[in-house]
Amino acid sequence: MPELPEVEVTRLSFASAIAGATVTAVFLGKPLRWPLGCDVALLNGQRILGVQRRGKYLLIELSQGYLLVHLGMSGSLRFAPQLPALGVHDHFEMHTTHGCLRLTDPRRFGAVVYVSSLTDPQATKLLGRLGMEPLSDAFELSRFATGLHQRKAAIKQVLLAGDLVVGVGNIYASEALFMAGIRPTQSAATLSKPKMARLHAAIRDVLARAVAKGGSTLRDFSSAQGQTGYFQLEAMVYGRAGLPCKQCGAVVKMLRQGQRSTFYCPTCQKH
DNA sequence: AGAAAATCCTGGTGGC
DNA sequence: TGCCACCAGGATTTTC
Repeated sequence: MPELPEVEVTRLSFASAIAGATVTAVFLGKPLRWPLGCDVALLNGQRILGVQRRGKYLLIELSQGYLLVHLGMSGSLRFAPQLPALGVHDHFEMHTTHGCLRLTDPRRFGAVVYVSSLTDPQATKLLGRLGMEPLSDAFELSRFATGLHQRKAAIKQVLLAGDLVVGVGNIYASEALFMAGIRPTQSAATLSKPKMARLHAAIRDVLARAVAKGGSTLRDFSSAQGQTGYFQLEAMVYGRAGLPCKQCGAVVKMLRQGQRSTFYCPTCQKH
């Protein structure tokens, strides 16, 4: 399940290598979440200017427009001069003068969408409601606190919603709340000032560390069949229900919030 | 109106 | 061995 760190590690793995390349051919496999939104002929001959990231979207900047790439929950990208023959789960491939970019996505929750600009309706629809970038300077404690104050839902679900701060998926939400010592069920609006500050720092910290860990495996990214180093960062609570808390030894608990599993330590995380 | 909750899509995994 | 419930991210739909 690629969350922000995995998407960023993926971006770092090919952004500089693909920059400046020219698209020579595009192959489409089975339908993804959304249609490409343009004829592949429109992409041929375009120059790739760079690759940015917004939330969990990769923005491949072309001479005319952008390709928005989302990895969904099972997608991964590979970029190499040569790739093996297409497999059953390869649903997008773009040949360029610098190499071949391929999206492999068994569950096809991912997408590659062409938009003519970042202000066109389709781009606005996908990117318009995204919250602050947690690793950027724009993620200020004051803005985070203001947003939390107007949300009555459980803090875990506010983090997951992505309209206040992006990129915190199910796993890192549990981890960040553990780091900050906050019970996932507490209403966001009722968090004390110190808790908000701890959570703000914890989100930055856990995501930045995950990017750094993923980055440590970047060297063998292409030979590692697209592994992103996702499991490099050991979880403190996620997936550890019934096991002792690594910090205090109490039994880690699991609960359901909005059809999603949440993990927490009842001793370390208080209301 | 706006926030919150439910639903849907897909295929790999694990339990039985 | 095969069946089937379960899980996941996020847009969309429904409910409150």
